[in-house]
Amino acid sequence: MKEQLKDLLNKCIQNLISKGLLNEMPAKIRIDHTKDKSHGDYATNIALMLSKQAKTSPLELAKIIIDQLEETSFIKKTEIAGPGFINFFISEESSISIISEIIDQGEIYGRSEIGSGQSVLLEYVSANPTGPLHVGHGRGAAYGATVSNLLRNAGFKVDNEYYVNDAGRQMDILTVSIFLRYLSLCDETIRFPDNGYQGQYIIDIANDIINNCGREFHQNSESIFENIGKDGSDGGDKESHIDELIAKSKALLGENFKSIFRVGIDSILSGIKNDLAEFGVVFEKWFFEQSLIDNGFSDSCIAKLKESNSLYNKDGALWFKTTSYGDEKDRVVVRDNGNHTYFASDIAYHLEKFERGYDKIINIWGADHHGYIPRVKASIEALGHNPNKLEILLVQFANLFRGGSKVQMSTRSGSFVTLEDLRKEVGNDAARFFYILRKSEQHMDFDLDLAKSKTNENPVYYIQYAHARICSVFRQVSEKELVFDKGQANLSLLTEEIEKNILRELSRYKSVVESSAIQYEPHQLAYYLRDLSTQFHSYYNACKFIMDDNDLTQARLSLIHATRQILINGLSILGVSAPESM
RNA sequence: GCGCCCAUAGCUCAGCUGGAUAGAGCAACGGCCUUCUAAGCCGUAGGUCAUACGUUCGAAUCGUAUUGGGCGCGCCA
Repeated sequence: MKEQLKDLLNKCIQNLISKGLLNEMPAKIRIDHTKDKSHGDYATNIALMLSKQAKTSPLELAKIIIDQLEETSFIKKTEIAGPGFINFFISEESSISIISEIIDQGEIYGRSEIGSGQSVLLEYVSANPTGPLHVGHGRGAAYGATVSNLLRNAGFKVDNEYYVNDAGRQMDILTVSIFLRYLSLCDETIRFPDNGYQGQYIIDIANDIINNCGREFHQNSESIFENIGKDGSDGGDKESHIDELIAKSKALLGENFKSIFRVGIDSILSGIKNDLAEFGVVFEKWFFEQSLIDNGFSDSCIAKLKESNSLYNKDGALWFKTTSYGDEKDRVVVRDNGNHTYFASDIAYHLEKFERGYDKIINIWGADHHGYIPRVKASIEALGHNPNKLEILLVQFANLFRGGSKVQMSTRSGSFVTLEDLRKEVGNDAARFFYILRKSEQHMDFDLDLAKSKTNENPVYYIQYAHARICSVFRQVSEKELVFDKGQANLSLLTEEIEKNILRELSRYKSVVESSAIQYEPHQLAYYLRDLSTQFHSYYNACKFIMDDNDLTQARLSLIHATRQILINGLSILGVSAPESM
């Protein structure tokens, strides 16, 4: 419908151009669904946009445009309003046709080809595999998965990817943490380091090792802590304390250090995978940082940067001149101890992504990483790729609220709320929905009590309830041995005000889903579904659907059947279920 | 100190990339179940869009400044 209007206006403007009244086409003709139905169904600001170049008042120009418009059957009337808007009123037959369109296309309805098959690499979550996912990761997961669904719905070919930081010091700290917990379980007296991973999950992993391998990795407490400096809380330096423990453990364990690491990361990663899968978040690919090192990609990447004269030595370290590409300061890629920085791996990873040939590369990051953007874009440019092909979407943290007060969390002490806890407490549907209900770059207060409540306060249930109610009506239909004759109804019987409102709402779905996708804003769809549900609930309370008048019954059933389809399609994009009864 | 993000009803937030009289939900108040699920509906009240200038036919939306909040500024990841 919108497209038809657009074509019509396009023709009209071309006509005016050829008559010399206008000299050029505006960059974009804007046709919107009206906010207020007294303004018709669609409105355009075209006369306002063009009045300057036409050298007439917007009102005059609007009149000229309307006179010039071709006659069509789908427009009932046009009018000029306000400062020069042109309002279009769609004919009844046309606005009703949306119902059969939806019913015919079913779950396909609303898909579009605006992505025209472009390939997209979407990377998100990518939490370090040092522990279970917490509620902050949950927001990135829900957001990423929904953006992925939206893009696919819009005709993009999307690959979801999780980048696993399985290399570097953090992994050594993880391994030592497990090892020390293991020794504790072997009845050794261990002073657990300040910088170790404190969580219970570490002890669980250590326990698994005991169960599977017994005391195979056992070492005396004395041999571990021999010649190790004091820990931070004992007046020493906690960083060098843990580094010395790492070195000592590696020396004592030899190859077994790797075995413990393997058990640890496998356990944590499979936990993460499980967690995400239960949350409806599925990745096509898990990309391991270590693979970039093993296959030499990381090294060759640094060599390439050297060739492009982007690197220099200072203070024993190797620096990347990111300031040449707009960064605030230069960054180290290889430390004076010879180790690559996290940044070095990331340069390699992004280069690798670009070389895979995607049309679009999207990263979803926690907003606290925003300062990192310029240096990553710098590296892409230095390596000869177009940094604009990479889009970085930022997600703000979520604060949990329970009983009106903020739930305190701290990663270091291990007292964080895990994603799994949250899912168990409020359910996957509510969690998915609440996470995307807010604009991603907006700080979010996640109200646990609200998400859990099974009342009208909770928008998830509100929408699901609308769907369940429609299903219930159709159960009544079959119990009464009536037949719903899809597509045979006389839809012109839908004359109630509320029915027209629902038709208007249904006709918006396509553009909402498209705009939601293009702008990476799932909340638009969530709000739409709530609005549609509101309309339906009003309808439910105002009108009977099953009546003696079979013709009217059929017409109304058609309308709510289409409504149900839209609820299903929309909820499925959001990753929320549409239960048939509640 | 520098950079990025944010400020809209008592609370939590939308506001469709500059459009028509700024909207929801919750909380408050008043109504609606012998009727397809009351996890629902109908109504009332609630605002100087942080503040001040500016850009133009037109600003919550764009620009500048100020105030107030979040985050970032490691040879950490």
